[in-house]
Amino acid sequence: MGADCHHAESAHPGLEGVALADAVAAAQAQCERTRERLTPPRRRVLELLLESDGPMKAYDLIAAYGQDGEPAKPPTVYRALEFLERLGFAHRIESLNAYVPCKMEGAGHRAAFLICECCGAAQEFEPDFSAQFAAAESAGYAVRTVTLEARGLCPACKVEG
Amino acid sequence: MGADCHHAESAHPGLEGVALADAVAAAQAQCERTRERLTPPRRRVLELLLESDGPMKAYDLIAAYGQDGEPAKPPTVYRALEFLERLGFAHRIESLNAYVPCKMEGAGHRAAFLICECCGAAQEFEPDFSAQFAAAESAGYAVRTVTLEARGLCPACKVEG
DNA sequence: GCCGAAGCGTTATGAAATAACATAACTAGG
DNA sequence: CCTAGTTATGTTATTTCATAACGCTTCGGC
Ligand SMILES: [Zn+2]
Ligand SMILES: [Zn+2]
Ligand SMILES: [Zn+2]
Ligand SMILES: [Zn+2]
Repeated sequence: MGADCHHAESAHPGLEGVALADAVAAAQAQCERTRERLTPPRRRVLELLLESDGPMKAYDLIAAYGQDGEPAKPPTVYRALEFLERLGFAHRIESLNAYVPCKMEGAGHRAAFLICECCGAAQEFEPDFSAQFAAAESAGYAVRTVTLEARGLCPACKVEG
Repeated sequence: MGADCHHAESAHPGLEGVALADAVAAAQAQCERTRERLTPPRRRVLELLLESDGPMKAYDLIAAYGQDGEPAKPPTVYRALEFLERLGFAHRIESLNAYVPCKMEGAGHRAAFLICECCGAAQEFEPDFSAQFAAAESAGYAVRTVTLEARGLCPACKVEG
C-alpha cells in the first residue's frame, strides 16, 4: 500500500489466520449457492487481496501469486480478478489501477471508495447516488453503473497533517 | 469515439472553424489572466480535444498531433494533458483512460461524466456530492477531490435499445 | 547580462492489460 | 460409461498506457 506513508502500516490491516479462512469459506459458500466455481487461481487471488493491508496492483498480485515465489502469468490473475469482480468479491479502483476485496455484506451492491492520499488506504462505503441518478435521468440518460472515488485524508492521517 | 456504434457519429460533434478558434482564444485569455502559458504543444493538444467528437486516448492525440501526419512523442502529449487538467481545460476519464475538453464555465469546478456504453459519448455534468461529503466527513475523512463516472445509455442510444 | 525556473525534445524504459490458441476439466444427455 | 458442449486454465506474445532521465532552450526577475 502507500509506501510513502509515515503512519502505522497496520492501521488498516489485512486478514490472517482464522479470519482469512472464514472469509474465503464465506466466498466458497456463496459460490456454491450460485453454482459458481471458486477455482484455485480465483481462490488464491482472493486470498492475496484479503491478506493485503490495502489496494493491490495487478502486478503485485502476479508477483505474489506463487507460494514458492514463482509469479503467475498475467492472464491468470486478470481472469481471476474479472471473476471476483463479477461475483462482487472484489472491486477495481479506477483511479489507482488497483484492486481491493469487498468489505460489504451482500453481493451486487454499489461500491464507492474513500482513498487516503497519505497512507493509501481505501475505505469502501455505501454511496447515495439518488441526486446523480435524478440529474442523469432528467437529462434522458439511462444509468447502469456508477463509479465514485473520493480522495483526501483518512482520520489517522488527518490529525497529524 | 465509440467505433462500434450504429448511431450518427455527429450526435456529439466537436468544434470547428470559428467556434474552435473562439474556444482556444478563451483558453488563451484565461491563461493570460493567471500568468500561465498556452504554449504550442499545449494549444495543439487542446485543439485536438476540442475538435474531437468524443473522448480521445493519449495515443490518439499522439498520432494526430502533427498537421503533416508526424506523431508527437508521448511526453509531449502527456505534459500538455497534465497542464490542461491542472488549468481545468480538460478532464481525464479514469474508466476510459481518455481525455475530454472541459465543457463547463469557470475553472476549478468539480467534474462528473455520463458515459454512453453504446456510442462512447461522454457528457460532462455538475455533480451533487453533498450526500457523499456528509457521509465521508462523518466518518472522519477530509475529502479533497471526487471522481464520478456514470455509465449507461445516452438519450439517442436509449430509444433504439 | 545573469541566473533560476519552467518548458521542450529525445531516447529509452516501465507498467498495465489483452489477444490468440492449445489443453484440460467439469456437466449434462444419451 | 461416453461423448459433445461448455467453462476454465496454461502459455506465448503483443498491445496499450505512462513515465524516467537528460540536455537544451526560453522566459522573467534582478
Ligand atoms: Zn463491495
Ligand atoms: Zn491515511
Ligand atoms: Zn469541466
Ligand atoms: Zn449513445
